[in-house]
Amino acid sequence: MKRRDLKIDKLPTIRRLPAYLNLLRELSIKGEQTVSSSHLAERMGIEPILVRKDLELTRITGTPRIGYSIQDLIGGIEGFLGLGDTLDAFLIGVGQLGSSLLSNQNLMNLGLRIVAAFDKEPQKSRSEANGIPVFGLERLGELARRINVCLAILCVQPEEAQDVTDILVAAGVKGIWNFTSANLVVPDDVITQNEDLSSGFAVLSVKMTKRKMAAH
Amino acid sequence: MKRRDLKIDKLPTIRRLPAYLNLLRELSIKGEQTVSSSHLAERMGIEPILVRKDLELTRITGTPRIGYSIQDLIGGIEGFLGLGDTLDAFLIGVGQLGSSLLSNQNLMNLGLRIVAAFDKEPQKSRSEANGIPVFGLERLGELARRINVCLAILCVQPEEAQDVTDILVAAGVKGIWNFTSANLVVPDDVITQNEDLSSGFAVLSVKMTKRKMAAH
DNA sequence: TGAAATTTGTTATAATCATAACAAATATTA
DNA sequence: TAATATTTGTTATGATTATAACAAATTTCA
Repeated sequence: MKRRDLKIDKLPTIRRLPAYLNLLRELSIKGEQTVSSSHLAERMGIEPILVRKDLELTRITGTPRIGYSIQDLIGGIEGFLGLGDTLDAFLIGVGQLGSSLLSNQNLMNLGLRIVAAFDKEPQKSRSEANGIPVFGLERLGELARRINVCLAILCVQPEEAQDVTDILVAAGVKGIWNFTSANLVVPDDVITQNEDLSSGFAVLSVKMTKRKMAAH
Repeated sequence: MKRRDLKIDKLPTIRRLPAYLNLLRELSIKGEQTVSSSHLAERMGIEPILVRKDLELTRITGTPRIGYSIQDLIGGIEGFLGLGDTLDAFLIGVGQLGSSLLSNQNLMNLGLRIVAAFDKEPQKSRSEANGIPVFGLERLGELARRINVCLAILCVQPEEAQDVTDILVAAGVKGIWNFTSANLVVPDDVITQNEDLSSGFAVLSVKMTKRKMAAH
């Protein structure tokens, strides 16, 4: 039988939702009450029809000639993304990338709360700045069982990634946000999300060479 | 008239190519000569048919019953991605995220070479570790004109993003890899690639809540 | 040497995503 | 109050991406 792998459609829409949320909060702070799909589209660099389709997913409905209620949209997107209740996470690997995530305001705005970090050399990492404690990697299993987070953020070296993953899975972690280039093997009930900077660079590189060609 | 915006198709394939490359280089180091689509698929967590379709894009052809020559594939992917000749870039904003990019080995492997970095407070950033000089932001325009890089990596605060972009564009930069949450306005002949961690988190969050629902 | 097994590559189909066209709804204005 | 303008939401279409089915090719082994 095929691996039951939880198809989620409208993935491109889901990817755009945080950007909408960001924009809407900005507008809200400015005191705006409503916004039209064409305005959002303009700010996002996409077509108004795509905005309307995206917002449809949140079940928030606008009013003709006026647009959408910004507050409703914010609530709708937050609800859809499952924010509201914050998501507690461990971060493993406090290198430069790890540190940058520890202090990423955007992620906090989306309800991510990193409650503890782990590193092979905890004394080397300077994390007090964010008020998040950094433990030695050897304490990961124990603390994961005790604190019972369901999400882990993986920023270790690719060679260490699978070992750390196994510890996390054994401790009951259900989601792994994987910033390493390793392809993790996990049981069916654990979700992994791979974040890969290389792929973005590849797209940019291809676009630039294609553009150069077009210009002769 | 509609903005001429350089459609590139097979974008999902292009996004996967760096991962193939990574894997193939690994296999090559291990002394392997050939590889089958099913083996690559297994390692990447996708279907063999998708691998064959992806590799088709590189114009490298395999041999039945044997598979693909690993060396050929590596060359083919590198060629397709326009690597081989390294791409020189400026990095602007040497915060934690910026620093982590400065030392990202994966990106170097893809031919990215950051030749200079810029920051509002250059003395604060510790970059000698990577041997890349960090200049004050006020020198950006001058050096961009002199050194003539075509790519810039943007890691500044979102509020500063557009100003820095304008300087870069005026200096002739043709591609901007945007790690800020700002939506940049650029002329038609400049390409931007937005990198957005929030979107990955949104996908993960939705998948996890959906999974939790499914489990009651 | 010939049959079998396995893997590629092609052609066909299905699924997903983006865009278009237009009707319905509602505020604005004469 | 009625006409107008504008914006949403729906239904239809097109484009892109993923998957399936199978024929062609090539090694292996009897």
